[in-house]
Amino acid sequence: MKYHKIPDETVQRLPIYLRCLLSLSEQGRKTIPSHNLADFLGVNHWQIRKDFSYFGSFGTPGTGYNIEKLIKQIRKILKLDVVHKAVLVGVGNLGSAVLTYPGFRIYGFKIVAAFDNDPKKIGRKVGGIMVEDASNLQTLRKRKIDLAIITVPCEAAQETFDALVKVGVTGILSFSPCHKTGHKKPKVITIDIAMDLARLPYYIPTSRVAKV
Amino acid sequence: MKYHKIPDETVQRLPIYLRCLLSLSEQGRKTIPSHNLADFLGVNHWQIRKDFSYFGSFGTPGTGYNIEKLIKQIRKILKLDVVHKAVLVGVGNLGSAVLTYPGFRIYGFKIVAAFDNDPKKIGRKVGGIMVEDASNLQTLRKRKIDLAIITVPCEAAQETFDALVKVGVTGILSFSPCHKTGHKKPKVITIDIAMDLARLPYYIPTSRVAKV
DNA sequence: TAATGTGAAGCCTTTCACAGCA
DNA sequence: TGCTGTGAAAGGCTTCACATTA
Repeated sequence: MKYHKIPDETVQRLPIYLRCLLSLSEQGRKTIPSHNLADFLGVNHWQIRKDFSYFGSFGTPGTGYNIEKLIKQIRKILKLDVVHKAVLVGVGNLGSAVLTYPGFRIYGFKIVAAFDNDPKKIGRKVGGIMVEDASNLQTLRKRKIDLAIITVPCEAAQETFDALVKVGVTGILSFSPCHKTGHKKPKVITIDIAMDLARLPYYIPTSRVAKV
Repeated sequence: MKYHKIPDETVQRLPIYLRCLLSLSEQGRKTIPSHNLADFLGVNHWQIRKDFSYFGSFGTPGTGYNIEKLIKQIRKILKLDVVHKAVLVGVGNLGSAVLTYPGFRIYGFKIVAAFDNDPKKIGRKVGGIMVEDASNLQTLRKRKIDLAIITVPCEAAQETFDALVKVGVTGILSFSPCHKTGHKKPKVITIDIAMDLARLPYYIPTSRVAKV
């Protein structure tokens, strides 16, 4: 195997592979051939082999890939081989949904703090996490938290964003498209539900679209 | 202008352009040069000009692009020039957040129905929408709804998915990665919050990551 | 034999440079 | 002069074919 830069598109696919491999591993499977994995994920088998080939040789011709080895390697590449502590700001409906979402565990994430500015919510527990006063965000600096999830309303997004950057958060998952990421410091991934929905109609045959 | 197939990557960017242009239009701006729009969005100005050039000539050399014309054209391409009726299934925290999310309006979406199987929720209004009994999903067929949003727990995802396909929904935005899209009929966009978060650490310098 | 790993071809997207226009 | 629109070059990803290995 030679050293390659792993293409960004491949990195984007790794979490998908990881999820599938973890599930297979739970079912007790030890190996899986690429075409089989491809069927599960609805992609081509040569795509999968190519992707894996960028970071090593884990397969045995005639048998397939060693699931455990692959999981370990993908975790390492994605830096998911350590536990990441995350904070959530904005405990509304969306924030509560995120706090109670069970899917983070498999990737090694742990939400360790939640903030809101609503006195009715401060002090209450949501998903096992105590909601703290948003004006105390600066206490985060000592707590070695590297990730943040922003689920505040649009108006509060910029302020929250700036505050999080200030306390040294380096990765942000934001559900609000309403902030400028001016400082280039943290890596930001924005999820805009409406925008994702906006991509759908393009791919739908027009015949069924209701004219109004 | 010649006819081009619009590249998929360009289509993916159109909703982003649209959001920005709508905001500019609201502020009363009539035109904007590409480098200016590029600054807003953090992309290159030639990328924007290239993207726009695929579907027409809306710019005036020395002045910039006509915002209204551009909005109209992008809406047309994305098929957002008609009102799309959507249904939501699963009125938990996440579903409630989506129902009360104000961002859909600007793209011309209207959530017209919501379903759940929890008797405590059925009959209540969330975000102005009456929650109906999930076992009555089949009534959708007559209501000419083309889009659906799935916000049910993992276990119920497959069942919900199949039911929606059955009543003729052609586009699905799913927050649950737990269904096979076997039938190739509807276009499906899946949002997996944990997976998006899983992409973050890769881009973050390792130094700050808490070793555990 | 069955399946991996990879060089090379093909395809698509991004980037560039510049002609052309208001 | 300032900015658009676009052909062409550069770059990167996907697909393919096949040599290779357990």
